[in-house]
Amino acid sequence: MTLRVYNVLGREKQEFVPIEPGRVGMYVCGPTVYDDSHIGHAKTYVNFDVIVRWLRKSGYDVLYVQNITDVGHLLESGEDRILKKAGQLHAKPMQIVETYTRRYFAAMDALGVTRPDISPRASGHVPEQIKMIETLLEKGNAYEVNGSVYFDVTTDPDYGKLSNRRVDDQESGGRVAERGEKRNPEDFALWKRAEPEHILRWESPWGEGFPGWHIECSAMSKKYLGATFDIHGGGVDNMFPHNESEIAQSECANDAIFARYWLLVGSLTVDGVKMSKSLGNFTTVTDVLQRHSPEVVRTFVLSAHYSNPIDFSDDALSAAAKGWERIYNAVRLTRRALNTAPTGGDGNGILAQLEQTKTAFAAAMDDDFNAPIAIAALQELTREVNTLLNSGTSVALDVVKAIDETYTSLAGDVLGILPKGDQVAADSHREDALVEMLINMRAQARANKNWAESDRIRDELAKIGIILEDRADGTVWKAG
RNA sequence: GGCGACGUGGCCAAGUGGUAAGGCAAGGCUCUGCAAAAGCCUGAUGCGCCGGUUCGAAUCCGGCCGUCGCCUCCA
Repeated sequence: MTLRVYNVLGREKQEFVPIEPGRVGMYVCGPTVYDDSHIGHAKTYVNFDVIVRWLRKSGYDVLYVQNITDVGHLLESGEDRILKKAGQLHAKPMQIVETYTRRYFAAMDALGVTRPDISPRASGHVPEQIKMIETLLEKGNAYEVNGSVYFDVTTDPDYGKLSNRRVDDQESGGRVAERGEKRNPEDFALWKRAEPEHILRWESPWGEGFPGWHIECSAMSKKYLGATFDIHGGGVDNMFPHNESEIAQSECANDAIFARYWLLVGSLTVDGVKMSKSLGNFTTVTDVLQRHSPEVVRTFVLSAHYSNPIDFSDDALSAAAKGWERIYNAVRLTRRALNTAPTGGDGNGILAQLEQTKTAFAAAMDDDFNAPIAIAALQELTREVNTLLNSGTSVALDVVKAIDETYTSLAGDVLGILPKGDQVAADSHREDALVEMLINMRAQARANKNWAESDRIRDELAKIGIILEDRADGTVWKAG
């Protein structure tokens, strides 16, 4: 089975062939840490999380690098986002950086997003950035003006190859690009002179200043993955100018192809409009997780192909939750059967279905990480599992184990939509015992056909979030 | 104005040449004391519109309409 990916560079689906067999170097543009992560970030990093998980499941040794932008990312007004926030809170810039970096990781951890192998910070790689800028100056791709250095886009004939933007035909149209001290309106900053009030500043051959936004990714990806690496990821909204600039800088400085495969994630929208800080239409990850489990949020994100946009709403989350519950109920049913299944028994018929599911799942993921189809394969399996486990036949232990392993591997390891192991709280045994006691009391009432009493117990438990289900083999419960 | 993406049943969403996956919602049924859960059945002669290519198109080509993204900070 070969993996095929849609390469934005060239706009076609291609067979994935890593530079070095069995190894994948992957760089994904990370967040600028000046505020809390919202669900739009969640989509991007859950999508790449599943991509990394699948690559690893497929046997690749993946080195996953994702930067933390903590300097140089300016607002339209020219203010540094970090400095602005620091000013508002009367804090040191690096306090802001620390705070929101930690919160970013906390949010991603909560979503079950595997941490990158390396999370380099821009501020920690200023020497590397300066060195690359010096190279670009030496090669004539950049020029210095008043302590700032700009990249001259006219020196790179390939400039625009990712976004299909030619420098020539940018002019017409409504927006008049700002030229300022730049030679061409499209030129972008590699290094900016620091004004006196700008406290995030470093020494450089051009005086005190700070690096431009794009150069960090070029410098850090080179440091950790080499001049040429396999996969570069990010959100489509950064294709231009950020990704385009990265390519230009890196390929001019290194005389080598930058990233071989470009995978860009579609944006998350609200009422059809992109969720963003500036529009104020965002919901933080923390807020969403108060209403929906991480697994449901992931299921929602994975319900559309990574490259497509997805519209966020409570209704959409609820629909995803229902679909997820159907799968998870079957997993629960399976794990419950694990305790009671006999060594010898029936149910072998489903083994073929398990193989079919694995094959369909792998084919889906190998086809540009098509998670929606992978989930559909799990849904179809779920129908079979429910039918078997509710049929009353005595299913053999190794069959139940095989079902559980399939779910654990595909839904758990790859998609990350099964809750992690048994996180049994200290009190939970006591809770178990209390619920069991109430179930027994209710069973007594039911035996006496005292429906009023039995329904009262069920209703009272439902009020505190405990759902009872009467099955042929007894009553089971789950925390809603 | 330029560069892109998208438009599939009530909603979400796969499908890129061979006769429309999957989920949610809805209705009917089975099971159940009831409920929940689960299962079964029902649903697009049709894939924005108009042309064209083809034995055959949601899928390819052309035109049009609409929505969104980027071009200015954003994942």
